[in-house]
Amino acid sequence: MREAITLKKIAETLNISISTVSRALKNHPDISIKTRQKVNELATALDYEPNAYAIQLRTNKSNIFGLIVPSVSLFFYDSFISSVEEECRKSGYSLIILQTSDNPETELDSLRLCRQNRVSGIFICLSPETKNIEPFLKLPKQDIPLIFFDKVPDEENTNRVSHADAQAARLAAEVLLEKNKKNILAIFGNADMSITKRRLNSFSEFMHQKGAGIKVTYVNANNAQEANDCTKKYISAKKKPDAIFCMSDEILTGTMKAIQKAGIKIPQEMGILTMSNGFIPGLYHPEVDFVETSGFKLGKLAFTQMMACVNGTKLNQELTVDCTYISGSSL
Amino acid sequence: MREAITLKKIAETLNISISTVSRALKNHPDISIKTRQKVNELATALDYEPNAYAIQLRTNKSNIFGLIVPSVSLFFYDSFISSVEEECRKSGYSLIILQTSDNPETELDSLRLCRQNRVSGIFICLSPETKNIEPFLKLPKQDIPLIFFDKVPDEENTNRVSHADAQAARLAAEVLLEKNKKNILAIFGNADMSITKRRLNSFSEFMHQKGAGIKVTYVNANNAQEANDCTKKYISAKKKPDAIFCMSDEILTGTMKAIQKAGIKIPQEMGILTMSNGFIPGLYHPEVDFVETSGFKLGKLAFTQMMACVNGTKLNQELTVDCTYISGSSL
DNA sequence: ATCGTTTGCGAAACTGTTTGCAGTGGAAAA
DNA sequence: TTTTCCACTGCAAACAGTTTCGCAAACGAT
Repeated sequence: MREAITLKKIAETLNISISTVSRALKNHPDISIKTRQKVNELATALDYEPNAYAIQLRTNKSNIFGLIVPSVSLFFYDSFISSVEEECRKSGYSLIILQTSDNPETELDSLRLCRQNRVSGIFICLSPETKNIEPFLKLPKQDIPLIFFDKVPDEENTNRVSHADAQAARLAAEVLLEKNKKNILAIFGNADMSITKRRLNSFSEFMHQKGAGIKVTYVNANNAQEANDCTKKYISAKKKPDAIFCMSDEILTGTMKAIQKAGIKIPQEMGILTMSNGFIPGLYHPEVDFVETSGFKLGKLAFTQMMACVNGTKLNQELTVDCTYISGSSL
Repeated sequence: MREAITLKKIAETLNISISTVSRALKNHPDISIKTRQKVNELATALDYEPNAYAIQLRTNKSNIFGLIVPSVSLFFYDSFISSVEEECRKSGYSLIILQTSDNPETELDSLRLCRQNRVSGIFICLSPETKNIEPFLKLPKQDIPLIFFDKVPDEENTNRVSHADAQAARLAAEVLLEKNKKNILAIFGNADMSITKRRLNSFSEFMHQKGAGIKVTYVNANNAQEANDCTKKYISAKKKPDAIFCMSDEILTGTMKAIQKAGIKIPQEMGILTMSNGFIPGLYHPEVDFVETSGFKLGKLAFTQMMACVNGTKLNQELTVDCTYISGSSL
C-alpha cells in the first residue's frame, strides 16, 4: 500500500515546514514566490489532493449531503437524484445515495450512516411503511437540515417539497371535464400515502363541485399489476369508461398493458390521462396526455430549500412545484 | 449551531477520560461493567454517533466508493447504481454518486472529488467523448482500485466489467436466423463506442458465416431521434425489412415510435428484437423480445470485482455477464 | 513484608490540515 | 553601532477518535 501524498510528505521532500507548504498551495502572500513555485510543482507532480477528512474534521463541515430514497431505479427517483446531484456539483457538494427498499429499518440504518458521515443535510423520501418519523424530526434540533420530498409527512414545522398535488389533480379533473368525458375510471395509488390522499381528495372534490352528470369510479392500486387487474375488470364491463385517469407512471404502465391487450383504440374508444414526468407517456403511441410532475424541477426546489436551511434560514414549510398539463394524443 | 456529540463531551459529563469512554462503547473488557453501563446510557441518550472523519483520518480508510456515470437517469444506469448501492450497504460501504453529463472535464472534476474524499475505489462508466484515460489509469498505481463498467476502454491490465457483448449480439443474430428473418434492419449506437463495435462486429460476423441468403442493413444511430428517423426511412421503402434489431433501449424507443406511427403490426408484418434489461420492452404490446443485458447483474459483478481489488487481488481483466434471450411476442 | 498479578483507568501519540503567533535573519534607518 | 522593520518561515494547538503503553491500587500468595 503506497501512502497517500500529504502536506507532510511534500514538506519533508523540500525540507520546509508543513505550514509553509499549506500556505504555498493557497498562494498565501506570506510565502516567497520561489517557494510557492517549488511547492506547486512538486504537488502537481505527485498528484497531491488535500485530504477531505482532515479538513472536515477540522472545520466540522462536510460538503456532503445524504439522499435517502426507496429505490434509485424506480420511475421518478432517478430524475430527482439526477437533478439534485447536478445542483450539488454546482455548489461544491457531493451526494451520498442510500436506498431503503421501503424498509423502515433500512431507513434508520441510512439515517445512522448519514449522521456518522456528518452530512450537511439530508433529503429523504419516506417509505409508505414508516410510521415513526421521530428519529428524523430530531435532526433539525441537532442542526442537520432535513428536507422531505415527494412522499412527505403531514407534520407541520418541517421542510417539505412536493408537487402541488392538489393543484395537479384538480388540473387533471378539469382537463377531463373539458374533454367532455362522462364515465371516468380514476386509479390512485396506495391509499395510506399522503400523496394519494391529497391527489384523490382534490380530484374528487372538484368532480363533486363541477362534475355534474359525470360518473367517476375511484380505485386504489398498490402497483402496476393491481392497476392492470382493475383496468382489465372495468374495460370489459358492459358500460366501458370513456376515460381512465392514472395517478402515476407506475399505474399507467399497468393500465396501458390491459388496454393494449384488449385492443382498445386510443383516443377513439377511450381517453387516457396520467401524471408523470413525461418519459413513459412519450413511449406509447399515441403519446399519452399527462399532468407534468417533474422530478427535475422537484430536485431543484429541494436543493434550493436545502441551501436556505444550510445558510440558516428556517423555513419549516412545504414548498410545491406547480404542475402543467402537457397535451398528448390520448384524450 | 449546537456542537456535535463527541467522546470528549461524554467524558467530561461523566468525569472520566476519553479513552475510557471509547473503550466502554466498544464493550472493552478492561472497563468495569458499571462504567460501561453509565457510558452507554449517556451515549444513547445523546444520540452519539462516532465521527466517521476522525476514524477515516486515523485509519486512512474510507468505506466509501465513488461511482461516476454519465447520468443517473438514463436507461440502464439507475439499475446498475441500485445494484451497486445494495451491495455496498451489505458490506458496510457507502456510495458517492457523480454525474458527468458525458463531459470529459466534469469527469476529471469527479475524479478529483473522489480522490479528495479518499474513496476506497471508483466505478466509472466513461463518456464516449473521453479520449485521454491516463488520469484514470494512474489510480491503481496509487492503490485506488478502479473498475470500468459498461463502456469500457480497450486497455489491457485494467479491471472491466461489461455485458458479454459479442456473445449477446451473436445470440441476437442466432435468434433472428432461427425465426427465419430474411431482410433485417440492424440499428446500432454511436460508432465510436467500443460497445457498439463489439456488438456490431459479432453480429455481422455471425451473419457472414451462417446467414446465407439473409440481407442485413446496418445503420448507426446516436440517439432515439436518429433511430426514429432511420426506422421511418426503411419501413417506408418498397421492400420493408421483416425484422428490426435494436442494439439498446434508447434505439428501441425511437424505432418503436416510428413503427407504431406507421401502424405496422407486430409481429405479423415485422419482427422486433432488442437488447435491454427488460423494463422498456415490457411496456409495449406485444412485449418486445430482447437479449437481456441486466444492469443489476452487471452491478453485482462490478462490486465483486471491486471487493477483490480492495482485498488485494489484482485481477486486471475484463469480466463479463452472460446474456440470455428472453422471448416476448414481437418475433 | 515482599512480590507478582489482576483490575480499572488515564496519558499521550497519531492521522492531515489550518492558523495565530513567534521567531529569524537581513537590510535600512537612526 | 544599535534599533527598527520587513519578508519569510516554523511551531504548536485544535479537530475526534483509536490505540498503545503504562500507572496505580487491590489482592493473594509466599
